[in-house]
Amino acid sequence: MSSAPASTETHYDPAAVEAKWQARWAERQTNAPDLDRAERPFYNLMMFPYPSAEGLHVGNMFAFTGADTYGRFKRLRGHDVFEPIGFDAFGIHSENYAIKLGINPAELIPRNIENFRRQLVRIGGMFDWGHALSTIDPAYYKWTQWIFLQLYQAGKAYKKRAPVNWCPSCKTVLANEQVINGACERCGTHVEQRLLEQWFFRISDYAGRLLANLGDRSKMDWSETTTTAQRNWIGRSEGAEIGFVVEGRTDGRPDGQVAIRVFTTRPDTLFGATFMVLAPEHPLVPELTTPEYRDAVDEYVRAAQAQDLVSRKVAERDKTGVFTGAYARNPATGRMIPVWIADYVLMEYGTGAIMAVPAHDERDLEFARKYALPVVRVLAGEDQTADAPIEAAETETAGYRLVNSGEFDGRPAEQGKRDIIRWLEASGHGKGVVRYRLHDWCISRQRYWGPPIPIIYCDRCGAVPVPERDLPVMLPPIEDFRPDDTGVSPLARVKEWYHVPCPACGASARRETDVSDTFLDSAWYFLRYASTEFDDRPFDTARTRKWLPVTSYIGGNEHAVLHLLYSRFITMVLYDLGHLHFEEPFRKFRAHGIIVKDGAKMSKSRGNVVVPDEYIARWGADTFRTYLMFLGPFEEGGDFRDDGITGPRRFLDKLWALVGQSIREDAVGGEIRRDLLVKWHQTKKKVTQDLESLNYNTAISAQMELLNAMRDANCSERAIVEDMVIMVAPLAPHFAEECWERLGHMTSIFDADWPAWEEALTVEATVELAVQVNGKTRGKVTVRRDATEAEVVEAALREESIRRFVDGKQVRKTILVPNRLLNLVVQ
RNA sequence: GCCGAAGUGGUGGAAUUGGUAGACGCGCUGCGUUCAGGGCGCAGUGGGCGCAAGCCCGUGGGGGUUCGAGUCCCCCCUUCGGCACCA
Repeated sequence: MSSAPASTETHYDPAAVEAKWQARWAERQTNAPDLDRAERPFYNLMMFPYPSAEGLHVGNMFAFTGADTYGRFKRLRGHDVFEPIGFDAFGIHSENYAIKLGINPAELIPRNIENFRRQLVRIGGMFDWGHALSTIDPAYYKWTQWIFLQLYQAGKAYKKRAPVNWCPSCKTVLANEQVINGACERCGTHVEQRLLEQWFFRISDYAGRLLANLGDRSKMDWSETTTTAQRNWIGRSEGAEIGFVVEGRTDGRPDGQVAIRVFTTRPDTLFGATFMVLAPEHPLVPELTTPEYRDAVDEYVRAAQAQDLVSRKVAERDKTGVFTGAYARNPATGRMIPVWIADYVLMEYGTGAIMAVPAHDERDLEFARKYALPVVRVLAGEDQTADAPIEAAETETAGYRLVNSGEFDGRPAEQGKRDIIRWLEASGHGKGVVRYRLHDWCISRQRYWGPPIPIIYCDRCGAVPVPERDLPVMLPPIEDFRPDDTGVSPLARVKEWYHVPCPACGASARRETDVSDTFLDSAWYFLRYASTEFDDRPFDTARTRKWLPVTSYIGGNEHAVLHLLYSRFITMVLYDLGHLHFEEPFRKFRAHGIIVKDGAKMSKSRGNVVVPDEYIARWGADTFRTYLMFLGPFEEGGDFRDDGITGPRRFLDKLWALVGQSIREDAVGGEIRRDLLVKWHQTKKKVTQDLESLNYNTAISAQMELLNAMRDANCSERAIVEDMVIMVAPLAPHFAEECWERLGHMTSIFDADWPAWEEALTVEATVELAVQVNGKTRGKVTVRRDATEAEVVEAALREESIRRFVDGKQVRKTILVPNRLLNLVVQ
């Protein structure tokens, strides 16, 4: 292969250089590590894209470049880096786009994938294309179905009729996570409530473990913003479950048989519970309701069901409710309190019933005021008496003591919680419990574009899992893939696919027509990459032991609670089932920032979307990569400004010219000025540390400083120039390869050794100290490194600019920060 | 409302974690190169006062701790993300 034609010693032509090296990497398999014999495996993962028709946008490029730069850096440091990529190609987003264009996704999506592949090559990613995967490939979703079956057989997948979020526009069920402010995450349509048979995964069983591992640094080194988001999402609450026995029943059964169980985080307020509220769907409602209230209750329950799940959860709505006619006994006060139903109590959280303490809960107070229910203060602040009127709900515990609470009076609220739980347990009225906000994961979708759930329904045998040997259940080709509003997937219309013999008894049976959630596809893709060549197992044991868990995962924080939590859950289940040797899939996770344009998030509606292809065509992939990494801290993102890209381009141009100069002058082994020598070693140290911590912007500015110093000194010493080329390689890989070749090297620069620095050479023999008088900087003084305080003071007092502020005054104190600063305190 | 992140020149952003605020880049100004444009090179560039040496002010606002605060503490304001009738 000839060298790039249009480049010269002083001028560099990115298009030619980049095409040359992309071709050579492919030809020489530069980016394909030996997955079986690698000695220092480093699994460098980034979030695989969903192949939209628009192609990769700048945000994707930013994320991939940051992750790729890290992988290339690790490779130069001697690791065997496996950097795979794939396509998250099933799902509603892809399908909706196909519907919009009227093109079958089976035809459209592969075209998008090809475009993505081209862009990913063009940006210079160190991808091992031999292990690329796509979730729509039957060889992949066969194992997605296999995972479903593993969970099903372990009792972790179940079907139930449930009120679900239904998007009338996408005509499908949505997970709670896909409902944003009452609207569909995809299309913005207002979400309704429907009762449908749905498949769920029991992720809530794992809430405690998922939460506990977040704090375990030996398993998870993650961005704190991400772990915090997961913690909040899992939502642990400590409290008590308390039984309130219903008495005075009217249906002829003896008293004391039915207890309403409530969950509260405030057992300290038990004495203040003056009424109870059940969710309208609560199973006890029909049984408790007395005849004279039956009509009103039925009416209210019907109205509540007609409403969607989401708008019901808007806190600003007026409280409504009805009395059931029933009473239950507050176990603490012994008083009978009325039982109401109201839609502000949700069946899905806690027990679906609450004890209402209006004095110390805003919602309960609002309800009590509306329906004239009693309000009893049971906590008093420091200056309050037990009968101080309640103006607004007093929800604090700090500084509050129990009042009107019998034997517990006078105890601090926090202690009251513990003591009342102890009393509940001793008296059999309740117990301390922990609850989580996390709900089970609804994984079924009444859509076309996903992996069919591998279940067959037989009139005789019931739900029968598809035997493993029959996987994959192929997604059949279908002419009209659009969903209708029957609540049933379009797959039900494919008769020859739908009707199938029962695997157990052979009788005629029907397939499950729902497909699984895209998030299931992406919850295990990282397990597949290292084993893509095996078609008889989802992940090979030896490969998995060698490469997993993932060494480094870099991605967007928009997936902090969806993808990242589901991946952890699936991994944990597979671990429990003995399929994996680790419980947590991502040893290290770093969330990158977001690229904005003109201070606003890029979006089509704002019209500020940056199309990367144009920039790459104009400036080259290396310059584009370097600019993206330079415009701000990687973990914070930054503002994409058109004129900023010239800086990195000039930097590469100047470095190119310096390489040319070094070759021309054959500058080997010359004398290096001491200050330049120090700068060189300092830069090696700083760049190494900054790349390791993903501070790419400062790593680049350090390299620019060294380049400026070289030019100022008119130095082109080969040893320094080669180090500079290696240090820029993670950012500008094609450029670095070409320079490396020009410098006479025959092998890839990524097989070179990362520059080492000598610690002793990172410091100058003399240092310049700032001299302050009373904390104000008044001058500078140059002394030998590690000079004593007496020496520095003496040198400082020799300076005229310092003496001016000191003469005639008494130096009362001196403070020396070695090699940094001297402060003279005078009076 | 709750949780999280952040407010530094004209601008994107640095700041050894309590020690010379503004590195590096963009832009701008002047000079040089050039028929011209671009490009490139050199010098300058936080604000104010000053011929100058230099002085004063300065990291969203207000207070505090300290010899010393962009950094730590308290109060307030603003912006951006996430969650939100979770009992």
